[in-house]
Amino acid sequence: MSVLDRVRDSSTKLTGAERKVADVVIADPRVVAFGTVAEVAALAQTSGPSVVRFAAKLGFDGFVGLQAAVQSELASRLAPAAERIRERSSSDVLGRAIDAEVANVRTTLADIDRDVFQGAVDHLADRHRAVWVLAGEMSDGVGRMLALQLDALRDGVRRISGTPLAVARNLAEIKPGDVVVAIDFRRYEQWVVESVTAAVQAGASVIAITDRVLSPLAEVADHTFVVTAASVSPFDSHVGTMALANAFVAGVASRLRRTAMARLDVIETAWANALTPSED
Amino acid sequence: MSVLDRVRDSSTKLTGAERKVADVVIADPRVVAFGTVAEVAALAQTSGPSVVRFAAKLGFDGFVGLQAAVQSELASRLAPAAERIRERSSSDVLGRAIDAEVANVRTTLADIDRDVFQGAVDHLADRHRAVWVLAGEMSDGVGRMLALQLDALRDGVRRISGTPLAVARNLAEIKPGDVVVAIDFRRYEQWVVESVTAAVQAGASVIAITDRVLSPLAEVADHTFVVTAASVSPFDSHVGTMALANAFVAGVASRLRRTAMARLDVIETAWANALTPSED
DNA sequence: GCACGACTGTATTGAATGTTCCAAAACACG
DNA sequence: CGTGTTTTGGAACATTCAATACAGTCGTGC
Repeated sequence: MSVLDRVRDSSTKLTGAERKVADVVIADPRVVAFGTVAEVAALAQTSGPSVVRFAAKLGFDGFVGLQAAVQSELASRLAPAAERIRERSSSDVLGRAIDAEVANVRTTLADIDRDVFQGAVDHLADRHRAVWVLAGEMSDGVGRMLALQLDALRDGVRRISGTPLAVARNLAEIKPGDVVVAIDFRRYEQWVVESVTAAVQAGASVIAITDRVLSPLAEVADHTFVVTAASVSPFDSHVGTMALANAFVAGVASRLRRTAMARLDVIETAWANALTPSED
Repeated sequence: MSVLDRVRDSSTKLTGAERKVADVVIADPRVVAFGTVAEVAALAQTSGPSVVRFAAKLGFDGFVGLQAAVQSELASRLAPAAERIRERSSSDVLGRAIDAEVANVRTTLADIDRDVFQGAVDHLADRHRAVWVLAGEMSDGVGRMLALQLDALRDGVRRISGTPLAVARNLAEIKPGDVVVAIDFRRYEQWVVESVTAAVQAGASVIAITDRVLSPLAEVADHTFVVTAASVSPFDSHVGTMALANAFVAGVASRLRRTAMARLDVIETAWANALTPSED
């Protein structure tokens, strides 16, 4: 039974001063976990005895009892990821997946340099530059989603894929100043690296999304983003990649707020009218 | 300057007993934050004074100084999500993205009933059932990735997409007992819902991945998974969906360990030999 | 082999802090 | 307006716990 539950149960029986204590405890449990009776009382603008009476009314053995309960609730949230993974039985796929994927999102986004991110968003939001999205087979899904969403926000977004001939045809259209978003992992597919090199020679600037700083993509890229892809399955996780792609879209959307919203409205109404099978 | 940094700096000057304390402090800071000198000493299998001397050697004003430092480090990690979001400036896209996407992964995977998950994995790992993956336009990327990875683990995985004619042709092939994984969000595309209904009538069992329990997909599905898709951008986030898809793949992989690994090896060597452009 | 120094733990002390008691204030009701 | 009840906070009290003094032990160098 959580502290919050106990507060809810006893909420009708609480007096004015006790209620003020409850508010403080709920608003920021850290004060109870780390602080003293006096500190809680000060924050609640009441006195020590009221804090103790509050704890007793919830059924705890004084303030120390309440404090222990709050501490153990917070402690579980603080368990280091590594330890939690060890605690999980090897059959608990879901539990280990939570830890792994949360870590993927965290480290992928937290390790990003704000300036590099801003630079990439600036390029993607620049309507004078065409955007080309280029993804290896394994990351193709994320590439499609990124292209789809960017395309909804601005003109001139294209995805490069298909037969070598189709790829070559697309590459020929790249103009100086264009932006190429290249996504590729682990096994760097030849054609991705070759295409990016060709794009650079055509004067494009490259945003590389990859899994290692030393990837061949990173060498030619203007902006490099390293994704953490730890996984419980035999394949790389693209949860971090997806989170990064979303962040790009969010950045571009906020940059192009006015025009993008108008575009989205148009698309929205089109959706509402015709709900037909999508073309591939 | 973090506690960890101080430990590293002073690590050469630490005595045996102090080092044992350091190990405990680093392995689980919660003991210091919530506990007492005696508790830390017990865990480190040493005595109180050694703990106090350790704190002093790091430059803190006794154990209370160390404790305060550890507490404030943990406190920042514990800041309630709502508060952290408020703390972020509205321009800090990355910061808000971390909070939002981590929450998406957490709630999506944590809210899953273990039995329902096991049931779905059992179906997906059953080689007597063909698997059909069916995704709306917005979630198409995740659908492709799921199909691609499942296909690497087992036979009989197909993706349904394309023109109404192609979809109809695929639907005709569905046999009783087959599994249909349907992904769709918010705007339920007519053709997805219709296709799923048709599949059910053909005797297929359905795994629905959607954003609300009340979705039309959920009504006909045998296993329903609700994804949290909060986003900083104007579009739904599919980070949670992707995490869920990964979890499925991981579940199937561990279920088919023996045969799946052999398949993967074959694919692996094929990759190494021929790195040619992928077909769309 | 002995003396010195560094290290470590036990016992003690004193400060910080939770708890309880009680008187005053606020409130409700006749 | 007055009386009984509830609520509240100040102050005394009890307890926990960090800090320190000190003695024992181990290792080291002469």
